[in-house]
Parts: sequence; C-alpha cells; structure tokens
Amino acid sequence: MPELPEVETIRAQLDPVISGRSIVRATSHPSGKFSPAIEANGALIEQVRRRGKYLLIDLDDDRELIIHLGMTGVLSVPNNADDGAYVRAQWELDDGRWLVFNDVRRFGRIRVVTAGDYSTIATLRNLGPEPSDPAFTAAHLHQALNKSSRRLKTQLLSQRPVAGLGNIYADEALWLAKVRPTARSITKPAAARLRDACVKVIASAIDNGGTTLRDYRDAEGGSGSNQFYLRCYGRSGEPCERCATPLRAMVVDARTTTWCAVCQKS
DNA sequence: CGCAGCGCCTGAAGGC
DNA sequence: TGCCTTCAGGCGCTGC
Repeated sequence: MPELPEVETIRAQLDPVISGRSIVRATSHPSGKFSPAIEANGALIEQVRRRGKYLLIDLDDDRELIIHLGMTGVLSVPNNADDGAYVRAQWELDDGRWLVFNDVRRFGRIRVVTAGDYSTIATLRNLGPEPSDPAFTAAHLHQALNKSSRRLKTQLLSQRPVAGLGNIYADEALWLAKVRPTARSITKPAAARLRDACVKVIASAIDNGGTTLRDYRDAEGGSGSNQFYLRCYGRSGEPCERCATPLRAMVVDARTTTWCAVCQKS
C-alpha cells in the first residue's frame, strides 16, 4: 500500500523521465475516478512533486495533474502502450513513451485542477505538514492530536496532524515512540517522541525505497526493501524487540493494528 | 464543522 | 477440486 515513502520513491524516479515531455494522447477507464486523466492531454509536464501520498504533476497551463495511488496503484513509463486488464489511465508522451497507471483494485484517483486549488480534494486541502517540514514540531503534533478525542492512530491516518502515514508507518511510529494507538490524548513528552518517530520511520523507509509486502512496485517495476526492517507492523505474536513480550493485534477503527501492550503505555 | 459509518474494489488465502 | 467467506485498507461521501 503506497504511503509517503513509496510515493516519494516513485516521484523521484518519474520526475527526470517525464519532466519536459508533452502529453500527446490520453486514455482512461470510464470511471469518474480516472476519467479526468484525459483532461491533461496536450499539456507539457514541468515537474513532479508530492504532498503526503498525492503526486502533483505540474502542467505548463497553470494546472496540476493529481494522482493518488490508493491501495494498489502502480505508475510506470514503458516504451509502448499497456493493454493489461488493470490499466486505468495512460498518457502518451512526445518521446514515444507512455506514462501508465495500473490499479487492480481501483482505489486510486486522478484529477486535474487549477494549480494549487485543492478546494475539491478535502484530504489534500486539509493535509498536515510533511514529516520533513520544520513546521512539523512536537508542539504542533501535541496540539493537533489533542484537538480531537479520536484515537491517536485514527488521527494519524486522517492525514491532518502529519501527512503521509498509512497503516504500516503509523504502527511503526507509534511503536518506536512507545505510544498506545488507542489512547485519545497525548502528553507533551510523548508527542515529542512521536514526532521524532514519524520523522525517523518515514526517512528510513524512503532510504529503503519503500515497503513491498504485496502490490507495491516503484516506477521501474522494482521492489522496496523496507519490509525487512519493520519492527511492529505485521509482527503480531512475535516478541517485541524492546521487551520480548509478544506483540498483539487488534482492529482499531477498521484497521488492523499491531502494538506492544507493555512498551506502548503512554 | 467534526466525525462515525459505509461503500468502493478484487486477488489471495483459508475453511469445509 | 471447488465453492464460499474473509481479509487487505485509503479515502470520498453521506448524514447526524
């Protein structure tokens, strides 16, 4: 499932390959989730940016092509059109290559908007700071989390306190910070630990090229290696690295959540 | 405005 | 072997 590190890996690979190219043809799956892809036809790609899990492709006509990969979205740039069953959109470029969006489960979304106008994309409009942003401080996280009485993990997944964490990295960050996912408020020291954990977990995962558990592939078809460094997610029943207590799993707001009941107290 | 609940999707895996 | 159920889960939408 592509989260910030996976999307960043794809962004870094795509940017040098498609920037400066014009889109000479565009086709899409008929679903309204993907059909806006054709609105980018005729535009020139200036650069590929990212906010949270959203890819923002700047076009030369004061618009942005916005792609969210959902659960199973994969972007690639083959030399020919893709006729596979899961192609949801593809854009032919003026160098003869194709930008192709495959998405088995169709949880992804594509939009074209006026540059910077995210008024119709609520999650993006309300997106919290990037983990790497200096504005993402312990004080910010403390205040953002305590504004709501929802469970801390649910808040992290909302993308509002901080951008880009999904189920994997939320579990990892909460474990690293020794913070209980089901808590509904957080102390200042715990918020400081959680802030640092978010930064560290996301940065390491980017360094590792993302986490490939099932579907995730980068823009070159490669796998990440961060799955070999997960310390909590998916390890229910295995001993906690810190205290050897078997990690536990439970469902928190419809998300499988793994945590250490001994270490993650606050 | 916040938020709980639901729906979207389909391949893989497990039960019988 | 094959049918059925369950699971994976990010996010947009609806209605309270």
